[in-house]
Amino acid sequence: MERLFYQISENEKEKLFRFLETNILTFPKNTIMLSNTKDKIIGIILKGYVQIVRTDYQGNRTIIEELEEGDIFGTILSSLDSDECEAITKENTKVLIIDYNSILSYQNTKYKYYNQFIKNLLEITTSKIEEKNERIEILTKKTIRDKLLEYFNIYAKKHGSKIIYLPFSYTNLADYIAVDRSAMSRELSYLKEEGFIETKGRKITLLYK
Amino acid sequence: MERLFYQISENEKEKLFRFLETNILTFPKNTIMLSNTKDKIIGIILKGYVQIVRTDYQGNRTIIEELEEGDIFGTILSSLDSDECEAITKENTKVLIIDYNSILSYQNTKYKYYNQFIKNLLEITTSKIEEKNERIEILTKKTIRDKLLEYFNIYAKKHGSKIIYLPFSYTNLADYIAVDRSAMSRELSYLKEEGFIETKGRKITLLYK
DNA sequence: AATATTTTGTTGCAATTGCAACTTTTTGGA
DNA sequence: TCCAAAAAGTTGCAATTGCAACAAAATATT
Repeated sequence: MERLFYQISENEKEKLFRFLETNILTFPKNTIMLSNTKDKIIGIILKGYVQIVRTDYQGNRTIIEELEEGDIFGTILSSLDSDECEAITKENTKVLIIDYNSILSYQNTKYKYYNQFIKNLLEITTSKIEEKNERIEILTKKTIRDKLLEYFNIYAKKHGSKIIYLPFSYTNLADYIAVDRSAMSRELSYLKEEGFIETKGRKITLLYK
Repeated sequence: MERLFYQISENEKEKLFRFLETNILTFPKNTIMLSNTKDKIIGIILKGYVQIVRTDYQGNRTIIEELEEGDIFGTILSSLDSDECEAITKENTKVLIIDYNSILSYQNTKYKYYNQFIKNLLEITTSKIEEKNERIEILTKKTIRDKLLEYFNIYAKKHGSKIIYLPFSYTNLADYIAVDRSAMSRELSYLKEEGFIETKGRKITLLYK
């Protein structure tokens, strides 16, 4: 959220909400948040906790994303439009919804904070693109091994370190790189055997290069 | 390019270039376009034709993207930073380079066309995200069959038609969905045999649902 | 029109993977 | 601290896929 309102004061934020089409919605715990509109929106979690869950045609459920206070979501940023996805509140949740088109169609240039807001949005979307590119880079590798190594390399480059602390579970890593969990587990064992990596829980040390 | 300068006149465009950090570079045919800077940039092909080519560690070359006059590229939009990629001019090419940071840091809000320009950029980046999401949706499917069907469904939904005209060769489709071309070809044959699709050249007709 | 180049289709085979079923370990509440 | 649930590891086996090596068809080039 800080990024969305970077260099915008509380006061200006309020004004912004007034001339953009915004809604504040509240949902009780364990409700499915549904957008009653098909318009593009940007949502901000003001309070609470939400899971984006996909259920595939076989009935398997995977948590795609978890949103906390301050997190941003929306049709622009992820593919929630995909029919199989649901957003479920895990706590009482308060959400601010901004209509995306109202952001673009608003024409008043004299407010600096409005322009700043759009710049911030641009920053967020470009960094989302980078994230997506990284994932595509991984997903296009042909073997599980190559996918894992690509994941490790991207992480290592970004953090400038050969020690990786997985930001999520191995189960989620398997989802992220889109392979079977047990097959991934097997491949990790091979990588350990062959001396390429060492692991301790979610800490992975790269021993190569 | 039209999108980048939507609702901005030629006159205003010129002004824009003056206060943003822009460069016009020309490259002869068959040169590798190199960015001498590591900054984020947005490039626009003013004239010419460029191919983005990846060479993997085995030496296999794939054309990832083809850029024509008016097309936009850049570190923000795709992952050209990836070491394996080269941009090669196939004709004499003139490119406009805009420094991304100069766009963000410029503070003058009084020019409407400047704000419009940023909005246009935002539109382009959000639609790029949608494209990436679509591809990720496909790449995360487990079998070649499911990848193909997902590709078909996305196309059919977008065009509101059960007839698909591939925008590129089958070879490129295999690259796009990241599977072996011959294995994909085999799977397409099965789909035909089983009566799910019919093909004639690059025209594919969906017979299901 | 003839030839070269690229694309497409086919198939056997080996390697990789997903799946299922199960055990062990870790984590998070009560 | 104990228990339940979730996550992680293991392994056999069948299905899927990549790879290689072709032939045929379609496109480009001269």
